[in-house]
Parts: sequence; structure tokens; C-alpha cells
Amino acid sequence: MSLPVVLLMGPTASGKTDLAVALTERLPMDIVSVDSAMVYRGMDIGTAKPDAEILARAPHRLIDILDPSESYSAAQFRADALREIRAIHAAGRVPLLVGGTMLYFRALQQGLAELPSADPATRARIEAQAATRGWDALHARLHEVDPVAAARIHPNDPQRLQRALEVFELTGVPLSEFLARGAEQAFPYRAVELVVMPADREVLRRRIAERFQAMLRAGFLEEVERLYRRGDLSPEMPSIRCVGYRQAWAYLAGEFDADTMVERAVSATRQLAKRQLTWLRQWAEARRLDALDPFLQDEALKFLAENSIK
RNA sequence: GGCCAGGUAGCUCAGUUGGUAGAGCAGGGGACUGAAAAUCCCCGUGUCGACGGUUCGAUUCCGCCCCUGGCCA
Repeated sequence: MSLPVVLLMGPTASGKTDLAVALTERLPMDIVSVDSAMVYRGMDIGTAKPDAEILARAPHRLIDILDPSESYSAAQFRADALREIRAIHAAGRVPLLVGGTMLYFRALQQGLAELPSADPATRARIEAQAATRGWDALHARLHEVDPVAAARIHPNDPQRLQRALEVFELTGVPLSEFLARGAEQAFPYRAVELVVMPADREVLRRRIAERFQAMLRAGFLEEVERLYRRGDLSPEMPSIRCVGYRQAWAYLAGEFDADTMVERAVSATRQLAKRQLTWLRQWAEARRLDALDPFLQDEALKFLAENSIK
């Protein structure tokens, strides 16, 4: 029987962190964060990162590992997470992976093709071409070198278009060819999957709005202002594109007023939750728990016990 | 009280020289392989403020009323 890894997934504002912390207090588990925003240092309030007191009680691995000027990736996450999982198992404990970045969960469980990593110079060159000739022309070019990828990637999707062209330019091999070879590495563990979310979507929407107000009271704008004042960060970076930070950044840049900022930040968060819910439907076999269930912890513990984690 | 401008989708508005209307945003569904809290695709029936009139037909023209701004008293 392979070693267990517990996966705790859920949309933003569903109460994943609280549940995870509570579970580590009752079981020999260590938390690994699965969150593309919490990796950034200095981005605490807006990412709903647990505070210092909670982190002291329940350490989270893979948070605060990058400066906001850096970027992360699904592949990097997979490597980091596998390393942390091994370390936790070696200590005789059970890894508890908690988060809402669904691509990371999937990359971890299903593996990734052996693609080249991002290359800033190539990306810059492709972007320059797009600026002069337009993305349509680049889509046409992709169609020549990789018709399979071109058929799948919409001409209006610059991010994926750029990536597909980048892979080809770097290797001379079409992206679709790499993908067809498949992901060789399997997930050598027994996945115990849990999904937490409010059963009622409206509840989630309300929690998102309330939580953003709480973030503002906790000094979210001051946090973004500190990043803004550094001078070396820009709205194109993955860190500043994060929900809430992007809108607060635009507000600080004078693009719209405070009310508009709040409204847009809340909407962006709801849209994020919607996309997360779309992903979550793929984990049909995962055990679903209602975030509002007063016996949530007991339900989770019971489920884990059923899977011989106690 | 008078004059002017408006009252059209949850919001902001466009439009119909009379044949019952469409954008953006919001919202919903979906996709997703090194940026993923990203990026992208699909989805628009609503007493066109109310009531009358003219008309084969009115959201559109006319009358009257109501409401909201602004200006003048």
C-alpha cells in the first residue's frame, strides 16, 4: 500500500485553511500550501494567508518562497510539492495539501509533459512580433508549425499562443507533439481527496464580499502601497495580477475611485471562485463537505479515519 | 410653479426615419500542461415609466400623468 497524501481543495473563501489547521491539531499531518498567490512574500492580507500566530502552530510549506518580482509555475510547484511530500513522509507524518490552485493539484496528480521552461527572451520576441503583426498572424504561423495546437488554441488567447510558439522555437518540436507523448511521471501516492465549499453559491458570494471588507480593515491597501512604492513591480507580473492586488494597484495608479476598486475586486474574486468550481467538478470522486456544516471537522476526521488516517 | 434634459436588460447606456431592441459591465456555463488569483470561449425577452389617442401595427408620433436630474422663479 502506497503512502497517503491528503488533498484538501476548495474555492477561495471556503474555509480551507481553518479546517486544515484544525486537522493538524488532531492528526500527525503537515500542511503544504497549493496556492499560486501565497508563494509571494509581502502579500499576506490580500492572499488571506494565515497570520504568524497560526503559522507558528501549523506551519505551511510553499508559502513565502518568492519575491513578488519573480514568477512561479505549475512545473516548479510540482517539483517543490513532491520534495515536501517526501520530507513529510520521511518524518513519519502525513502530508496535507491545501489550496485552491487547481492546475497545481492536477499537475501534481497527473504529471506534466517534458516541456522546456519559460524563456523570457523568446517570449519578448514573440510579443514584439504580436505588436507589429498582430496575434492573428502568429496564430496563422502556429497553424503552419503545429496545426493540432492551433486548432485547440483560440486566436484571441495570447498567453497560450505565445507558449505554443515558444515551445516550438525553443525545441523545433511542436507543443502538441510533446503533449502526445504524455506525462511519464505518475503520482506514487494514495490520494485522499476532500473538497470544502458552501453548498449554496450565494453564501460563497457573500463571504467573498465580507472578506474583502475585512481585508481593507486589516490594512490591505497599505500592503499594496508598499509593493507599489518599490518601483520595480508592474501590473504585468503574475504577483500583481493576483485578484485584489490588480484592482488595488489600478486604484493607486489613479485609474478609478475607491468604490469602483472594491466592486471590481469583489467581482474578480467571485469570478475566480467560479473558475475554481468549474475545475472542482472534475474531482467528482472527491468527498465533498459543506463549509457551513457545524460538524465539518468531525466529518473530515471521520472521512480521514475511513481512509486509515488517524 | 415654469423651462430643459432624461426615464430601454441587475447597472451604465445605444437604437428603432412606426414592423415589439443591442453593447459594455455584472451574472451563468465551459476550456485549461512551466503566468493559472492567469488567459480565453459560449450564453441577452426586457410590461423599451403609466394611461389614453392616431395607425393594419406604437418602445418609436401626439396628448396627459408620474418619476429623476439641471436651470429659472
